[in-house]
Amino acid sequence: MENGNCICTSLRRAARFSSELYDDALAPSGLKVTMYRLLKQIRDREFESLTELADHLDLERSTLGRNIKVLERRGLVARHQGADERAMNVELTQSGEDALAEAEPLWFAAQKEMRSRLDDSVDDLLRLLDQIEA
Amino acid sequence: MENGNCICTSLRRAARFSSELYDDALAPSGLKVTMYRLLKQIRDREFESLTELADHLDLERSTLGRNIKVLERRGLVARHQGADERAMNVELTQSGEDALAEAEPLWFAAQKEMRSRLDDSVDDLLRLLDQIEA
DNA sequence: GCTAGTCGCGGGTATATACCCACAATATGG
DNA sequence: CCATATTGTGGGTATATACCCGCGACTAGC
Repeated sequence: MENGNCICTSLRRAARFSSELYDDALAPSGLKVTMYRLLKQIRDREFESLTELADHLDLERSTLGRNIKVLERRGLVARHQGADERAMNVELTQSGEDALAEAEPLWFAAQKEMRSRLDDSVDDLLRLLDQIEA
Repeated sequence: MENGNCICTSLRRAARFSSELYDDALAPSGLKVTMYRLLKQIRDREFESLTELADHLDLERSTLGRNIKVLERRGLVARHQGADERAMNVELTQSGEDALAEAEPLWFAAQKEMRSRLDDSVDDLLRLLDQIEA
């Protein structure tokens, strides 16, 4: 509970805690919450390039590239050359689809636990978090 | 703004944004917000061991050890053997004191910027973040 | 159509973070 | 006092994250 009233420190700490909560919930699927999130985006959306996806997620390109490489090493996604020879297409493998399908109800349970901790103030929290990114 | 409504993802994103804000503000001091926070704790509190400090900060022991090693490499803290030959004492060097003194007003400015973004809902946010760690 | 700029990406480096395991020092139970 | 448990750290490994730089691919101005 000690944070010297530093808002940033409190946010970082809450992010650590909640990551642990979600990661634990997702563990049976072999995914962590970052991987889950990324797989879901790759499955459900069309992107021209990693750059575009990175912008969408507010992540650095190089960070996204490394995160995707983790998924690739685990055989959850595969990369192909896109139309443009610079751009990279990424698609879920069957393993990736399976892991994601297994993870979805687990994610939902974590989300529910989080909601209960927040005592139905989830929308307030999300609104405040959005304000930070102004 | 896209997060699939995942509370954890929103928290992680907000932590990234706010870290960037504080890190930028603190840049002239050569510190990042994690280092600032850690230096302040080391200066202002007495700890028997790294383990105790790690508990206090809700950080893994090994994480704290590595974070402190960064401060040590930069000459901001020095380690000595404690009474117990297992335990490690850490103290700020003069460089550490100076950097921290330089950083304090910069931290305050970041904090103020954050408060303004949150439109005086800071206490609400901190209360919600605490609830997550229940 | 060549030159110059822009775009997409990876790699190097650094920090922050966690987990597990091993080792050394201390405390504890008989 | 010795065997055992506990405590305090560090190192190995992995992920998440960012910054900077360079290279190869495309595009636009002329």
